[in-house]
Amino acid sequence: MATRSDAVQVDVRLDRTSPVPLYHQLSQAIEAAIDNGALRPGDRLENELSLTERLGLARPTARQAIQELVRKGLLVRRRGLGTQVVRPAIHRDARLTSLYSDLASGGREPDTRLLTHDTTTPSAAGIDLGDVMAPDTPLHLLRRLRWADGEPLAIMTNYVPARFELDDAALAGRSLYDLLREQGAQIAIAHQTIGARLADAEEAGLLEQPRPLACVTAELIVYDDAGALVEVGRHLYRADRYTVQTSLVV
Amino acid sequence: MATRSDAVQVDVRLDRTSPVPLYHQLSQAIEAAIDNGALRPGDRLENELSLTERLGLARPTARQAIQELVRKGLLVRRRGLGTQVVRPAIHRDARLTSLYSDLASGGREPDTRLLTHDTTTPSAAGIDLGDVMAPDTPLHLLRRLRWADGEPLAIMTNYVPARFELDDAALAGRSLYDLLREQGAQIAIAHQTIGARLADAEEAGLLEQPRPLACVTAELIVYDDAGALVEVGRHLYRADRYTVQTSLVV
DNA sequence: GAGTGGTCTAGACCACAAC
DNA sequence: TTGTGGTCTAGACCACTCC
Repeated sequence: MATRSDAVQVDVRLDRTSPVPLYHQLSQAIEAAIDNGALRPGDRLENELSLTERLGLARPTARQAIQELVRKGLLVRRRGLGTQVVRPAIHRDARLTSLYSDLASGGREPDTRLLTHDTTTPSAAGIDLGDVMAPDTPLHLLRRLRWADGEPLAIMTNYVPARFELDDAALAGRSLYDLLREQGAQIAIAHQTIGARLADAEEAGLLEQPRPLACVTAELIVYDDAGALVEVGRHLYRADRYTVQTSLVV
Repeated sequence: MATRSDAVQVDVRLDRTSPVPLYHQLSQAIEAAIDNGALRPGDRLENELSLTERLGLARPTARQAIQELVRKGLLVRRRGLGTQVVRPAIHRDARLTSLYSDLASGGREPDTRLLTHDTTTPSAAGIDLGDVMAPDTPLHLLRRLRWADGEPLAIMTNYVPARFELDDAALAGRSLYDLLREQGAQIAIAHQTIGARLADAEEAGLLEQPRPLACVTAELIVYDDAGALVEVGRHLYRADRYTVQTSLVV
């Protein structure tokens, strides 16, 4: 009966008056237990039925919490076996800027210098946006240099449809995404392609690095919730300061 | 009543005798509709209630199908507004090898040549595996060269715990993951860090490319379902043949 | 046979957006 | 007010793994 003896019960306190969904409160509690060592790699999590009885939840709610952590790569489930912790804890490396930084940290960018601001078109810029935008649609072409910790970190090239108004003065003080949001862009989804290439002489100069210099490239295509293009970004990062982390569940 | 007039009904045929879950049959049908142009970017999807009535499904089942496509970056949902298509279709670029290739295509690797096979330890190899493995645990050290389409594509360095038996003859003919699976490794999850660096002279020679050469680096840490280490891979890819794609929902 | 996760149903109430 | 997605309940039956 009940759970097999080696399963670990997580200390969970749910607040049903909170606006935070119950499944998210639960997944955060489990994640915290993994973080602080109460649950260690290889440990078995209490099974769903026991968990739901103990916490007074319906099973789909508990499943949703666990599923969130499976997708994040912290847990693994096997039918007939149970749910286990696979990852020790999240390594937060100060050197690393995550995928998110370009969008999520938009609120207060460390320091961004506007290099140039011109007008172009997708065909002139060599961008193929087939279904989303005609090749002769006018675009802003921005080149910016991002600094962090007193060092140049990345050269960011942004293409933004001309229906947005981008004022150089505003660009200096505010993040690009703030400006776009203000003008009604409901940013919904970004597709990113990560690769590598050598920096040319000008780029290495801007990044204040000797050549030859290997850089991480990221091409970002950002759409709003109507599927309209908000931005194409082509960014060049110093490889010693930027990596991308992903998890893959088999 | 019913749906707002501009919503698109997808042609779906569900097979309740199939072992494929209903939610997955539905999500595949919607994805196919996006692929073949029946649903275009900006189109609104039929709402959940209408969809569930029409198909005779419960709402959570339809939600699960739609959620799958939201995570894949094809759809966006907004409360009070509806569900919309954001992405034209998935660009399948032959040049691109996805994140998955290292694990999923393990069945039939195009061609992999074993360069060296030695023994080392985490501390000697400069790998820190803190909780998962003591620094003096013996490891296989493999260096392999992967070919595709008659060209060298990647240099793969693998560290595998000595508890696995890796026979050079078997390694030549079989994929590494096949061998590990055969010996009981239930591969569960991989964490990957993508970056870039310059290839050294030997590496450029193996890849048959002139220097300086910028390469994509991928460090893979693979765990089994008990949280035990199965493999650490440090791979160096030709940047002109390898990129990584991810999506980011805001 | 017992324990476990995987799928599915049939509802309920709420929060947000548009009219 | 109406349509929409977001959350949650309380069950059901099935498939897989281990004993």
